[in-house]
Amino acid sequence: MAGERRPGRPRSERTRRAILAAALEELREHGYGALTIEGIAARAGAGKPTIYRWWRSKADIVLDAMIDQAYTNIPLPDEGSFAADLVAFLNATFQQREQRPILIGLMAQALLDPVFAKAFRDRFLFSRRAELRKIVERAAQRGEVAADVDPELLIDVVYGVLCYRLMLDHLPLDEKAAEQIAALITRAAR
Amino acid sequence: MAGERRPGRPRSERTRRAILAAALEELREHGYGALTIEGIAARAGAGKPTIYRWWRSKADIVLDAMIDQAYTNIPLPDEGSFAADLVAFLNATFQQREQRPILIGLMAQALLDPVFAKAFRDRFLFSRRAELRKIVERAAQRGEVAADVDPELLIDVVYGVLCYRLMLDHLPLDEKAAEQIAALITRAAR
Amino acid sequence: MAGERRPGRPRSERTRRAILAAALEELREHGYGALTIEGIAARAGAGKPTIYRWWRSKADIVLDAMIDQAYTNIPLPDEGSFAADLVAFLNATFQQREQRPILIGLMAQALLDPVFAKAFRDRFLFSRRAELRKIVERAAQRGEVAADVDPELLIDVVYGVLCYRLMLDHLPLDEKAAEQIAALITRAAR
Amino acid sequence: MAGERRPGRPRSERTRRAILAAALEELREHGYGALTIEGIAARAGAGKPTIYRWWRSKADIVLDAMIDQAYTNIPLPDEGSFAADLVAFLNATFQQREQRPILIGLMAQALLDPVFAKAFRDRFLFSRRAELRKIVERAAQRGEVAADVDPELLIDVVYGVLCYRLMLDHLPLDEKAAEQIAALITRAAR
DNA sequence: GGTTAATCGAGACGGTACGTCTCGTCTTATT
DNA sequence: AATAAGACGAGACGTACCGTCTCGATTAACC
Repeated sequence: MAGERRPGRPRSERTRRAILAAALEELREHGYGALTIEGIAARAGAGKPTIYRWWRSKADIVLDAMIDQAYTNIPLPDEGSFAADLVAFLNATFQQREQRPILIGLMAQALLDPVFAKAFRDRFLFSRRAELRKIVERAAQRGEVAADVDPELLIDVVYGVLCYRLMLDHLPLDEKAAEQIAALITRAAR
Repeated sequence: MAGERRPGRPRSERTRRAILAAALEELREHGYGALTIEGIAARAGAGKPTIYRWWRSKADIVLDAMIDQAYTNIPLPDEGSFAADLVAFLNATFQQREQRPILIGLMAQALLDPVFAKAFRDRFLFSRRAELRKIVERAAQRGEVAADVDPELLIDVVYGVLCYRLMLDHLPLDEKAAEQIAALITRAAR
Repeated sequence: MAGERRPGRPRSERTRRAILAAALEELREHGYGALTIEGIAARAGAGKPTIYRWWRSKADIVLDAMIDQAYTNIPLPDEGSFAADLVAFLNATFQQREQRPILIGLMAQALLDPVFAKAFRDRFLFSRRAELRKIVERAAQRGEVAADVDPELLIDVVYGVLCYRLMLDHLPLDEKAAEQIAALITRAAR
Repeated sequence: MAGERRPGRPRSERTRRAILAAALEELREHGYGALTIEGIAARAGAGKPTIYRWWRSKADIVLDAMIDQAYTNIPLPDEGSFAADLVAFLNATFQQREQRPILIGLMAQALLDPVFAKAFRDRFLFSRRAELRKIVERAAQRGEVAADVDPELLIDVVYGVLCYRLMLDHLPLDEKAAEQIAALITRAAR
């Protein structure tokens, strides 16, 4: 049964939310690199053991916090063509400005910590890939994707460029970039 | 004149090398996340202030150490076609196994620290991009790259996929991947 | 109420004692000049922050440790005369051999650090002066101290000679010295 | 022979003086506790090895610097009586305000370092004691000192009170103190 | 309505590494 | 041979967080 209750005082939903909110605020103000469990606990008015009881690391907290935000999902209306769908998707993704510092922190953590990398993949990135996969599948039904093209590789290319530019910051991720990337992908899919 | 000598005891080249070597050994044994300046100093038989005199952070040390290694340059013999050149380049890149943990650490650091990101870009990644750019230019001379294709975007795509898979580790970077990526790039370049 | 409890884990009395004991042992073995907070922490099996949480400097630790020792109080039985009382007091003081290196360290620190000097005065030296003051008052009741003699100056003289000889070590602080000093003081008090 | 010349560049008197002056200036500005060899060298425009070649420690430098100053000698005109001589001597001593921080530092060092204590005694304090001894001897010739009074103890008492009050700073060293101390000493000497 | 048990806050604890400071020694070229 | 300059190995400094612990207080379900 899902409704089973354990004895004792139940977990405080109020505290859980305060911790996630505090983490995001600290991140916004000081950046991911300056995040500390102590700082989060202090801002949330929570005890450190409370945090350690429920999360393994600061990355896990931030991941939870990001997933808790509803706006992570991107609507995917059919724009009529693969290229148009891609441009719409990329622009929607690029416009989530406040996610950028969060994402960068989690990417760094995933690089350093394979255990967190798995959680990051399973709980966040794979759902993002699934969105893009829908677009590719829609394009395949329209006949815009050749049979010998691996959809997973197309997805890797899109997110790869995003990831690479987030890290290097040598070229912008703007509307022009969206169109360029979309053009390249559609060309490669033919 | 560039050859002017500053007064005082000159910097010890011996110590410099010992520190870079110690950093790589520590990294190999314990991973980038467990790297400490104290550990490097101890292993190198150097004092901590000596390290701080010459490097700003452990990432700077590792970057210097990696650049010092001669084998970072990849030979680029003309394989006759864009696809063959790309496959050769990618396989040569993938085979540098021992660079992988180093690269992952530096990428994480670049994500967290914009100042280091600039150094990483200027002193390492741009020279890597230049290699790939030569291949693209060769292909353009052969007529394998359409005029309206931005070579920089092609380079971003290649390194983007590499970077993304290094981070996620959801798909391997092996010979099959090299061929798939090369096929996609050549197709997109047409 | 004084008995109120502050929230949080209470201070560990066990650790407090371990630190004070470790400080005295280190001092005994290596001398005050070679005392280090790190050494005390290591010997006590405590963390450095624990020490800094409760003490401002190594001198404060040593002062606490010395005061904690019960044997710092000197019994003052009435020997019948001012001179006899003084001789008894001085001999008792001189015989506390193991206090000497401690005292010397604290005196040095008091010279260098006015803030510590105040603590040293208020928490240790003034109680020592009070003991001697009792002897002087007893002598005054016996009529052995002239009305125009300032008892505080008499006390300063006694401790001054002690302090000066501890520093210079040009003359011993033995039974003969005790008698000489007592004779001089009684003569001066008349 | 005193006129012997050793080969090589002779010691720079200019540098020696610069170092002693720099030590006193640093001491005046930041206090003895904050004195560092590096700071002295930097201010003197000298190299650290030059300092270490000629002095064993910063205390030795300061001792040299203080002795170099001519004004350390106190004139001892005959005031006609032991008490008057003492008052004059004490007031002259008390008025050397700028010597106080120097003296305090050297006293602290002497407490911590027996090797320096010997140098301090032999090169500075014994000459001070000699001055006071002259006054006592003058008083003895006048019949103001009883035969069974040890002049050395009288000297110890005077310097002991000075030393003790310098350390504790619980009572001032002013004209009133000079008279009180002189009165006590003359009384004790009778 | 009292008991029980898990949670909460607070904060002290043993640790580790940080980045800095100063030490006393060394290695240069210069004087 | 002595100097200035300054790099070096060494090691303690005082601080920041870590992740764990011990408290008393709180909060619900259960008896």
